Amino acid sequence: MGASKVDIYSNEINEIATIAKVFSHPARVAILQYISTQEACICNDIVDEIGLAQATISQHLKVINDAGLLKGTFEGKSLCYCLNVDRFQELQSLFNSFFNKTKSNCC
Amino acid sequence: MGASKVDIYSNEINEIATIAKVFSHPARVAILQYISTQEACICNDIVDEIGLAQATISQHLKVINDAGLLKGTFEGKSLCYCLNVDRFQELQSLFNSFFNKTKSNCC
DNA sequence: ATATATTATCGTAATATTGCAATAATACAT
DNA sequence: ATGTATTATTGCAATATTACGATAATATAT
Repeated sequence: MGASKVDIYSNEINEIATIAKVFSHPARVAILQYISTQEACICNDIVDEIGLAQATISQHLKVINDAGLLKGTFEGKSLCYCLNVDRFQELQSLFNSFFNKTKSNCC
Repeated sequence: MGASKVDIYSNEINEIATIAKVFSHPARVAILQYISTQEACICNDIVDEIGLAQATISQHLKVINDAGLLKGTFEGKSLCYCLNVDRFQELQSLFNSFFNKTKSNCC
């Protein structure tokens, strides 16, 4: 096969896995980190910053966006790829909930 | 292609991605969660608990183990797959560091 | 309207992941 | 030693992911 059997797990478990998948590629981690450090939130600079083709960056941005982590604003003239900090915080909380719950008891 | 360009990223970024990959499959999330709830840390029950073949579970366990998250003990007669809580805590901390650093400033 | 710059999408190739059956390896009994 | 139970490994097949070039779509100028 090759397809994950998503239907045999609980929603909570699938949610954690889906969140983790966003961060499971270094390009996406790098993009998120880079976006956060840019005050001006410049766009195509991501392509220059990271050594990947524009099409590839765009693909990764789509994954990040599908997770609700982008907040594009068009204030003034500059197109802006922003980190949706609220959503980012939400994912962190979900992850921490899983970790805290899981590490409770064993051996 | 299809291979991730690991060499163009910092160690820190690759580390986050590697950690996230462990949690990016629901079977592994389910295994970790299940292990943590079992006081007796039973082994092959994971196969019964989750609806996957033994070979598949073994593969996922290998990924989890490679991340340092398993701590097998053989106290008495019962083989035991335990969660390495210390390592688990360590991964949580690394993840939180990334999140906290990243969400600092933007727009 | 035409050019320029930026981003998204499509098509394609290469590699990775997931899953299982079959089989090997290991441990623990009798 | 032989059988039984448990886990790991091997060898596939199917699907997913990653990456890029080419091209379309969109916006912003001149």
